[in-house]
Amino acid sequence: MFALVDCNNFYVSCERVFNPALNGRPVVVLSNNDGCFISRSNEAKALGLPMGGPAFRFRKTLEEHRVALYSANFALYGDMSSRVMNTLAGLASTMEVYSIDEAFLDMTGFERIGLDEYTCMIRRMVRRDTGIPVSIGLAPTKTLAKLANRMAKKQPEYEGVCILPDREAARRAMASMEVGDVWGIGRRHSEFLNRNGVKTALDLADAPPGWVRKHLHITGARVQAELNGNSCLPLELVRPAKQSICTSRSFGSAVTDKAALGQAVAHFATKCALKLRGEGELASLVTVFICTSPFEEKHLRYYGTRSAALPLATQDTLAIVRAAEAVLGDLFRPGLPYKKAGVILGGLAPASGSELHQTTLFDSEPLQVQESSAKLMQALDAVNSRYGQGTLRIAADTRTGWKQRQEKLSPRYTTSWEEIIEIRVDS
DNA sequence: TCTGGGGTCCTAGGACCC
DNA sequence: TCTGGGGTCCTAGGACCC
Repeated sequence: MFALVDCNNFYVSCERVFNPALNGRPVVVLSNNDGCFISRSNEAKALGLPMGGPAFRFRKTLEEHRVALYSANFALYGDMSSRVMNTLAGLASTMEVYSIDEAFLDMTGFERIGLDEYTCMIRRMVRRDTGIPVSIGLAPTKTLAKLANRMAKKQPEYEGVCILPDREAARRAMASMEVGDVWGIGRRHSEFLNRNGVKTALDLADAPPGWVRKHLHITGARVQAELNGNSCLPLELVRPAKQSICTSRSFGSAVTDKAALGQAVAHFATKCALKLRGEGELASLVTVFICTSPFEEKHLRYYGTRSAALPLATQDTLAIVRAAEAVLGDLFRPGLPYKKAGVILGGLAPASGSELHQTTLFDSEPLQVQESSAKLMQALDAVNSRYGQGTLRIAADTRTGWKQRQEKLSPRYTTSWEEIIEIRVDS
């Protein structure tokens, strides 16, 4: 049996842990740039504020009901996530951290204690140790555990725990669930399925397998098999190495200036390089994109993207920033109101055992240069990890020409002494 | 009238997830 | 005025190989 543990309204719950006055009130957390709703309390959902809804369109509702607004505080959410995961890790033999707020646990062996009792205990332990409320679904496959989790969350009578022990229980649950709510069935596929008379999860389970394979491809065929109790998605115990690393942001107000765009790209490239070193990887491909708003008038719409191969795979901030700026030069069109830009690193390979790496035939960088680069990056990371990111940075990485909107940011309660001290002084 | 068979690699686009 | 960010996988088609 698989258990899926999912934190309720996770980002809102994180804010509530440190500000209990928010309990019982409608609360939403906004995406970067304070644009869209990305987490909503139950009270906010009841007001009809939709997931992903743009905040400016709901200003009236937000004001009338005095909805508490928060800018996304990922430093806080990431740290709270690791607390939840650490608690869960002590309660099951194996688990897969599936997302910032979800984990699958292998429940094999716990039948003897009683799955129901043990699952309720997990729920209490996470609440006690972290303050975060969770819902738990149990079933013989991951897809059914997802489905059970949804029932646990939506239907109060389950009190946060739903177990589908056998085929009959699973079929009853599937009959009551729309096919579009099944894990792995998105908007396009659910439209297609609905057009063809497949309305519920049970309809999908019972559809002809050949037809499902043909139209929903191999991923859809797996979903169907899993709904029928045939487990084909195993727990992934170790996170596979990333294939790409991306940093991108929307701008608070449009950027037209090439130099300002260059600052932003240098900043994103720097962040990518830092993540890359954190992963212990080297990159050999740098992609940059810049774009105007998709809601912009047609003649001002532009999405430019281009890649450059690095002659030598690297994790050096300077080399990556140089490559990104060169790409930006090819991409830039004057006179456009740019709203977003980003940098993506690809062609990743592990940095360890780097003596085995492909070098260039016409190697322009002798070994000493590579060594001094590694030392420089070590020094850079050491300084910034001690005194804060951005303490030591390249000159191009500045924010005089661009910024994002972030007006309702809560303190980083668990990762910044300075911000905790500020709270004390304030109160 | 008529032009093979068996592959790999790469990329773009679509679909999905949180 | 104001609409997020970061990923993965799959497929089809093109280009190439012998």
